[in-house]
Amino acid sequence: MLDRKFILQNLPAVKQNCLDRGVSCELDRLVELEQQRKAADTEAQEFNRQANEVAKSIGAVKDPEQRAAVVEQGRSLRSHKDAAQRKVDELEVEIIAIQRTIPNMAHPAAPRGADDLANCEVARGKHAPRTFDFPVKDHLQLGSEKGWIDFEGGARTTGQGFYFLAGELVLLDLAIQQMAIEYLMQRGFIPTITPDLARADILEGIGFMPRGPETQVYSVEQTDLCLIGTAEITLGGLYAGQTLEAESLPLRLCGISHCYRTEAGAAGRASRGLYRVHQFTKVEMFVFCLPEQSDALHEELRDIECELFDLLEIPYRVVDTATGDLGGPAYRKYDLEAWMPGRGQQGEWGEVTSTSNCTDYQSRRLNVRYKEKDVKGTHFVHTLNGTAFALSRALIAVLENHQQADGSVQIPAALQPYLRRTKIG
RNA sequence: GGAGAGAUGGCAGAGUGGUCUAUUGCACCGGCUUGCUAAGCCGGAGUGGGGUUUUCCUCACCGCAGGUUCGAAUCCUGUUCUCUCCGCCA
Repeated sequence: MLDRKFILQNLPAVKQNCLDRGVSCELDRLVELEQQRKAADTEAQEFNRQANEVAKSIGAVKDPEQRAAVVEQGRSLRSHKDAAQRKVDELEVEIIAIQRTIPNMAHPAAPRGADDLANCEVARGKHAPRTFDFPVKDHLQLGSEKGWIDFEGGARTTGQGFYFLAGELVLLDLAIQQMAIEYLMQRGFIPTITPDLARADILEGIGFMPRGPETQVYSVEQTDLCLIGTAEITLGGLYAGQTLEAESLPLRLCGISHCYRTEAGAAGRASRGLYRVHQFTKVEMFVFCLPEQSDALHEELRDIECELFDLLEIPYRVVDTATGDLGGPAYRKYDLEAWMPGRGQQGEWGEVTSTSNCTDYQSRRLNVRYKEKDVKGTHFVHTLNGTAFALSRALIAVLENHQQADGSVQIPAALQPYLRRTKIG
């Protein structure tokens, strides 16, 4: 959510940003409603001030008749105030509804464009795509041959899009998680395991829309809880309503959680096997920081993602996401796309991580502030998030890139200490 | 899951419907006084919104959310967290 004053003072820039992002917002309506709200608010405040004055004076009035008259006056002022306040509240609801639809401003260097076609490749990983001297299998073939991935079993217990991981692939999954956590701890991240559910208002604060027909979010009946689609939600919500000390920033957290996505409207999209599933495990990074730190930290998160995939010896490219593809909260976003030899006809790039600088967009909604010692006032922190590993897609990349002619999979050196094997299968 | 007790400013801690502003102490900041130190005296100090424009004014905030009342830290309802006890469980 953008600051309301900022919107009013920078209306042309905000409008242009909506155009860049392909979002239509009722900005003129917001301006008009805000004017009305301010007028009603001033009125309500004035009635309230008078009513307070009268109420304070009543204690001193001893004569019963006079007292009754003053009480009546107070009652009347209070009801005028209530009427004006109701108007304020109604307008406020309408304004907030519009305000929440306005996307974050975009980084000046973010590519302008309507969709992912405008995304801009900015870097490549250390490792180039392999040339295979045998027929390449995709992860599903490898997985079903070795009994590692069972979608039929997942469908029987749970439904389409769910799966069991089995056998040595479980060890690979856990090894990747451990490697990531160990690496992140050395980089100053506090490791956590977060709840897999969160309240709907936290999801909304992070920028998800938990209700509605298009929602990507599973809700739990008869509660206000939702299954999280990423630990960004729980990590970002961790300090909702809190004021952090400036010296404690930047605060780097990482968290393991399960992630649940309905993938509404995704049916039919190219998404074989583990690529698009309803549940997966993720190691997520999240940072709370001072405004002047967020650009540099965004580069840091991107570097970490690159290094982690370099450690897995997987080819990837880094993409600077175009304005039309940023979503609501991001100011700038980088995606890593790993080479997946089994995807499409002769291999394709597939998104494996994403890191966003959300500036103060989430912290304003969640009310996460910071305070500097000996300085009056508080400000909103900046928040950033980034994927260390989405295990489902990381597994695709490892299996397909490191497969051998016999269907076994070579384990990259960096994972071997955690897996205690040089290959699986 | 059940019963009880509690939550007040950076900290401690008073405040059971109105008396000028949430008492007081510690810590903090400024000033004054004192031959050092210690102490003393005076004053200031939180967060958020609105107005005014450099000086203030005003409103809201006593875990959170509602309610009663002309008026709520105080009364009522719900809720969260903490502590004690009981039950259950991994």
